[in-house]
Amino acid sequence: MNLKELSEQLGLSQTTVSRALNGYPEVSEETRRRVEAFARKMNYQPNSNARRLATGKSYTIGHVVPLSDHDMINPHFSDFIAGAGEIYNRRGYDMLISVVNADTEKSVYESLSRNRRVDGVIVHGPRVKDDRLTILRKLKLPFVVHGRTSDPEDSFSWVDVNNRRAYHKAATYLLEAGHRRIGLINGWEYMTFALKRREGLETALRQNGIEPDPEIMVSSEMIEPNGHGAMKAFLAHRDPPTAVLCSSMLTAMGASRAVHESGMELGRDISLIGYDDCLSFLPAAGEYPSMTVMQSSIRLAGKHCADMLIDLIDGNAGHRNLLLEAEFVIGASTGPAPVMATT
Amino acid sequence: MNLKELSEQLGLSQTTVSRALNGYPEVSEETRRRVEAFARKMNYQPNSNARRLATGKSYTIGHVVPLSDHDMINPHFSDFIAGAGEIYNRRGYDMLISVVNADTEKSVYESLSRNRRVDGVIVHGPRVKDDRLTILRKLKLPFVVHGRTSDPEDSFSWVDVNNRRAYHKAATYLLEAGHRRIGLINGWEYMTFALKRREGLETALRQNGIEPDPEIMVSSEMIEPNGHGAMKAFLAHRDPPTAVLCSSMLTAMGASRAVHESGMELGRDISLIGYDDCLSFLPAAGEYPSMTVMQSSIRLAGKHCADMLIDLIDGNAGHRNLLLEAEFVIGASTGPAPVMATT
DNA sequence: AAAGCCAATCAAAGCGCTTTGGCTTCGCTG
DNA sequence: CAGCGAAGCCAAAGCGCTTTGATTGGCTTT
Repeated sequence: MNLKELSEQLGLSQTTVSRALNGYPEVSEETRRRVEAFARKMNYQPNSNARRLATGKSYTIGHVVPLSDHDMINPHFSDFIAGAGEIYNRRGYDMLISVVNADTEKSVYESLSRNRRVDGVIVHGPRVKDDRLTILRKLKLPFVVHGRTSDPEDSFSWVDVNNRRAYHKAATYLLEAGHRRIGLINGWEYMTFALKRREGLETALRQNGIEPDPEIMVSSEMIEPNGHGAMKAFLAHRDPPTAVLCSSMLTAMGASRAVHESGMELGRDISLIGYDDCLSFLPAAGEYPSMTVMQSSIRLAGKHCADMLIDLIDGNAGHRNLLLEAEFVIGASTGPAPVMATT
Repeated sequence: MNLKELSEQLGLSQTTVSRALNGYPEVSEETRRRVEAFARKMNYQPNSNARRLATGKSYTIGHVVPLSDHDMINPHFSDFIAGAGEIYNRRGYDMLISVVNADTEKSVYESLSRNRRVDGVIVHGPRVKDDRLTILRKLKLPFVVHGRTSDPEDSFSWVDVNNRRAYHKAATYLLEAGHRRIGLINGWEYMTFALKRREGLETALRQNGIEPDPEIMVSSEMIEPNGHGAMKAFLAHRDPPTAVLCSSMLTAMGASRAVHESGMELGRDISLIGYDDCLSFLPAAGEYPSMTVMQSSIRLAGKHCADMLIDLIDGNAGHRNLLLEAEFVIGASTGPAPVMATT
């Protein structure tokens, strides 16, 4: 059933039927109702390719996922997608995912844009210095960044967590509990979020007259074994940290495992704070031996990004920014600094 | 730059240019070369919406992800997508992901099909009795199932792991090591894969004259806390299992944690076998205290599904099936059955 | 009553591609 | 040398929608 048939059966022109269905004003209420009822009855749905061709809009949002053959795919990705997808669905958009080789990523944007495959894209995992923004600007393709880059904050749309403040707050909490040596198991610091986290911690340390020690700060892929390895190394340090901040639940779990292996107990012998992205498959707070965490839902961030991008596309808004605050949830993995023989 | 301009500049008709670019034979080799060179130089790419409209093909594969608001999104999903996406990319297809409310899933297939949004779909997480197949058949929409249903095996295309054999094999290995009580921490058993896993275990038990005990078999969401809870319950049983099969790494990690908490040691006091889907963010074998696992890459399965579906769409093949064997990797989490006072 | 307007509708022209059917050449056969 | 088939090219007709630019009739305005 296409528009032509539909309009013939209704005894109307295609124009009128199209307008009736798309909510244009120059159609009488009565006709509109009649058309809508009949369309529903006939189960009519416009052919989206035809519509796309005619309007030049694609009603599709692109997500470009750079991924080399044996790369790891970010475990956060699916939760983000889940959140964004829900909004797309609600607002009549489709989600197009391009898995591309890292080195062809940029040309993919060009191609998506030239082809009018997508009306806009979400930029994932922004680097401090990220030339994707340059490309997208040149292409005039609307985009929203999940995170930030070093570009001026008001020069593009983004949704981000206040990572700096979160880590500042967590560190301050530890400092107030008497900790003087605070380690960091971070993600890759060429990613903006990781850099800001370190800055947050360092600022808090300096405000308390402590010079950050790079020997108890590591930056790597945020997976369990890395958390385990990093914590193990920290514990073997001549002057080990009494508290450690992690950048994910996975590394926190690894770190926690290392602590247990060494016979120590979390919250008593050493304090650990994780970062909970509220990933759906990761232990919910309360289930897993309750860990002190900074917490913010990545799925929610996905929703925000999607909404913001669609607003941008519809022209209802210019650049917008959304800075989410992570919640600080105190669990059992933190406690006062152990009393040392020294000092 | 569109076809019209391109052909004008080349001094050829649109027909010829289109044919040249699409590899039709009725174009001289010389012309084809000239056209191709020029198109590349001009950076021409056909407008895909126009092409879709004209051909009725969408060059897009759909993935429908049912997801209610606070549902968990399957952690396997992103790895599967990564694998499939790579193939789509290579073979010139796009990936469309629809996140839908579980209750509207079926109508989404209709809509995707009627709209010609997709040329085919991948069916995720098949149930034993799954009416999605009925719908897709009625819609004549090509599909490949990742897993199987209770429908006759040769009546549709699927890619699956030989779950039954994997669990049979793992159980037999344990039985040969003297274990007589083997527990199971399974996924939801309305999912075919989980059902087959239990069947594999039960068959092995019966072949050794042991009646399966439902009290040491649980079925639930495969996340860490559930593994932990299940194992804790098993250990508290009046006649606890000496070995346990898990259906994922997440539950295995939870189970492992429960074992450690109880002061026991894996491989000595109790044996544990996990199922490693080779998820990119999960501890690689060797890193995590090496666990005995059944192993098969879900990312690879994604690749196979994608290839199979595209073949199906292109009409190069009828129904095809691919039964992958899981590898059995012996690690340190298994050992001979502990010698009991009894027996 | 003529003029003008608004509301409601329509015919037709795109959107940029593919594909059908036809038209030249040209080389070859009988 | 007529006749024919193949090779190579083209014009034009879709694909199913949106949108521009009429067109109509009924009502108000002067």
